[in-house]
Amino acid sequence: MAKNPIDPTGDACSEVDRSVLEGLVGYHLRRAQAAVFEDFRKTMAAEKITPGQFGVLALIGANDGLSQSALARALGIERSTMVAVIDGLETRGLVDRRASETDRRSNELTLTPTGRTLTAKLGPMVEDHEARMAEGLDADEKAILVDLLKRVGAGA
Amino acid sequence: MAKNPIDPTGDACSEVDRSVLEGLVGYHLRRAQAAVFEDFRKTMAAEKITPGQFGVLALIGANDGLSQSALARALGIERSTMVAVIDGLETRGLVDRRASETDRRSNELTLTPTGRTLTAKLGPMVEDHEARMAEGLDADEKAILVDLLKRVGAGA
DNA sequence: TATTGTTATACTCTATAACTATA
DNA sequence: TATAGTTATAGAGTATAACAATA
Repeated sequence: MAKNPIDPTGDACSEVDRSVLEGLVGYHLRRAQAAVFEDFRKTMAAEKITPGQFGVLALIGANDGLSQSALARALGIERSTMVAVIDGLETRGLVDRRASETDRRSNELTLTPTGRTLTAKLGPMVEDHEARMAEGLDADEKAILVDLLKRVGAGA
Repeated sequence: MAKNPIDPTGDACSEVDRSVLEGLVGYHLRRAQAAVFEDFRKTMAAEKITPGQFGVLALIGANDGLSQSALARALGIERSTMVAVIDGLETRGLVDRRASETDRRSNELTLTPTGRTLTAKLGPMVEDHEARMAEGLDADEKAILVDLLKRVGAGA
């Protein structure tokens, strides 16, 4: 039997002692995140939307006219990082930069009709993906997980 | 008051509606991972060790003579990716590649004395970091979090 | 045929520092 | 002075595809 080159759980690698990492939240966080990211990538392969891009689309959709800086702050990334993200979405005709009339330094972001349609289509796909990721968890456990994740590193 | 440019919890951005992302495990996973990674980076700034490098050192320390491929599988990354990681640690004199006598394709990895000393020093630092990250959680909650993380994406 | 290590290449996500135009 | 957007640059971290040596 050919060994799975990448084994999400790592259970097939019983020959290697990983007990030193077993208790580490950071380690399991990385493994879980990699697995979820990979599934998201596959789920959205046809739409060519990354998790980060989805967050941006979803937040613009829910906050029409949002500025790039506010969006970056809300997602916890630098505003300089946001530039390229918006560039990409704008080039694809999903997002519009509209010069603000009240503050000419700032751009008001909106979804184009195409962007709105795509974002609406993405919603159920993300739900499916999420359901797949949380397959082994019941609703209570999923809620607990989200709650615990929100509290991890909160006081750093 | 200048706003914190990057706000781990995002609580300071109440002007932005993030409810669309609130229920998503993937979103909270990414936020938590970013916060933990950042704290790890700061904690290990003096030692210049990344989370990935720590995992490699810890696993070699616990599995002397491990091959690069087995190590990559155990950590869930490609063996081609592992090459540069080991290159870096070997250049720094922390890890040794020893040609296997039984299988000449394969390298047996060992910690050098320096590597062993550093890895031993890193242990308590990682514990401190972990404690800081789980500050808001009691022991039970931390155990639950680890358990839930192990089950996320397991059946993907 | 399959596996180990390797190289070449590319992509995503992210940050910092410095610039410009506004405020 | 401070903020919004931008550019240039850099560095993790990762993958795929191909190759030689070996099993």
